[in-house]
Amino acid sequence: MDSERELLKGNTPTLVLAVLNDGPLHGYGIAREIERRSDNALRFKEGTLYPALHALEREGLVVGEWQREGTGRERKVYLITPAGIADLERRTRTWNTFSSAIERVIGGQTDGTSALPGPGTRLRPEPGT
Amino acid sequence: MDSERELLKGNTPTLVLAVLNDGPLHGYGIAREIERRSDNALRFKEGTLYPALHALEREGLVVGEWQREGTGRERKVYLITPAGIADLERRTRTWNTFSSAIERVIGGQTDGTSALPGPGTRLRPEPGT
DNA sequence: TGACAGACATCGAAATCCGATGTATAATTT
DNA sequence: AAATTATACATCGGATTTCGATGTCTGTCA
Repeated sequence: MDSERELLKGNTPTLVLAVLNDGPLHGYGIAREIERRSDNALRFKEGTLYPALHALEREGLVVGEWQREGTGRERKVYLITPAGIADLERRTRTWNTFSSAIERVIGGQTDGTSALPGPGTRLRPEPGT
Repeated sequence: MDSERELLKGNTPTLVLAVLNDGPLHGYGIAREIERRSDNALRFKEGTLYPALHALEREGLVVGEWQREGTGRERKVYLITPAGIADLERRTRTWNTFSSAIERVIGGQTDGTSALPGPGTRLRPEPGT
């Protein structure tokens, strides 16, 4: 529940760039799209999304322009830049490296198989001995 | 490079518990083991590891006991508890949910394929219009 | 009229990681 | 013998990130 919050850290820009890589969209729409693609597993809070978009804009990875689409309030539509595309590629590679490393460490067992030996048990040679 | 730092957030306890689930080990050995399993993709800094171990101990997910193994300095050997095993299972499930959600969003394209349309282009119907 | 959804924004609290720094012992190299 | 490296523990502060709370404004629907 709560740990998802921490897991998300560092991935927000990647997700935003990934969505924008498929076409321009405004902030609110980006949030909805990420929720849709992830089946609501990933939810973006507004306090997370808008600062992240501003940071991406500052770094030149996206550009935003205000648009009034006839009705409704004005929106700021964001567009990924070539630098943003390059950054997305780098970030995607980093994610792949990282997630496969995590999976190598945790193994992938969800079945709860465990030896649970008593204190003092040595299951493997200890480094430095 | 630097983004890996953020990606790690929230995963540290999971990795530590996963290693301890295969047998008791001391702090320094845990760090080495994680590096070994991940082929050095995941490196634990001491400023990260020791506070994490103390937190796990406070929460009753591991227990630590000082041991002097003949030679060398004293070590604190950690042992996963039943509560820790349960927590590891939960964390592993959370990771699987999370990582598959991320992958659904970013697609997985590393080839840099992009339409890069000009400003004002609408590639998909916008929500709320 | 009121409630709700769309749409933008900011601020501060909380959590996390890491670099720097420190202590100490054993092994290895010079 | 001296210096360096590796083992092994620990803490602190800075930087970063997320999110809850809060606020503004417009349009729609009952």
